[in-house]
Amino acid sequence: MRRTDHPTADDIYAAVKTRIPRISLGTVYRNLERLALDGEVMRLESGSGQMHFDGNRLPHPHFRCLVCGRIEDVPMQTLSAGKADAVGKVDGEEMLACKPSREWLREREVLAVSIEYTGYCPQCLASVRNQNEG
Amino acid sequence: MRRTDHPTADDIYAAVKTRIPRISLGTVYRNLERLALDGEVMRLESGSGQMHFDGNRLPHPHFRCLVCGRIEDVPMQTLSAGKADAVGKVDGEEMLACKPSREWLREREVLAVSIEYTGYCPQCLASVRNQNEG
DNA sequence: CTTGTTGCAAACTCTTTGCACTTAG
DNA sequence: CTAAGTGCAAAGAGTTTGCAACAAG
Repeated sequence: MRRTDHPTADDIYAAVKTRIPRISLGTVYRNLERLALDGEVMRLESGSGQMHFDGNRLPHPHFRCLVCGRIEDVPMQTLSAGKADAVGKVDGEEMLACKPSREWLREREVLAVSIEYTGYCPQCLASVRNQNEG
Repeated sequence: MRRTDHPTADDIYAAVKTRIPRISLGTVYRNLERLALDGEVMRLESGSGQMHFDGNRLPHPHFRCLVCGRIEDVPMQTLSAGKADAVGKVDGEEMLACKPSREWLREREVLAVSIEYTGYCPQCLASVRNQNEG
């Protein structure tokens, strides 16, 4: 829960194994599922096949690197005042702003929202650039 | 590409099979991957194990039903003017607004953003309610 | 002949499950 | 004893891949 790097089940398995050498991957999955059901952990089901887990239950945007698959948190900037398009700009600056219509919201129950940015992380961006130059 | 229901590979396989009976699932996957690489189709890798595909390349928010797994588009409401918190309210109304810090953006290349709402769709909401009442 | 695409089945990855065994009360 | 949790290995689901056959130029 203290980790902020959004580990996969396998990452957690490897980490726990150093303390409980005989633990099995099945047990890790079983306990992660329980924690997720209890709401103590969030599953990040997005992208790249493997599931990631996040001990931070507050909704917050993520960034996923298309090359290395790592998921990191996105640090947010506070806004002051301004105009906003549905998905576009606020205060003349590009940002993400999203507002479903009321009618649509009335007809269903929204339990969560997730925002995921995808692209190249600093490390992989560097190696992509090196490849293109070399 | 004309479909708006975000079909899975299997859905597409079933649909194509009515026209090309001998087509195989592998071929469907191969062509979907090519289309995705060419940017003619978007993979929606979010949730529930199966991948979904979307012929609409413009970034737009999705809603995924936790019960039936279907993915639908979210109709957006246009905003006029107002104040926005990082993730919170605009103009006193609850909405999603998200703006990564400049410094963070400078260090990486963001290629896409996705917004996914999850919850119960109208049909499944009805059956959930019936179950709770019965 | 060369190049690219396909059907088929096998392989692969990640996740879940069945079952006997262990642990805790 | 009972209930819950575990290791292990096998099963599952979805996706990818190797290969021979096929199609087009």
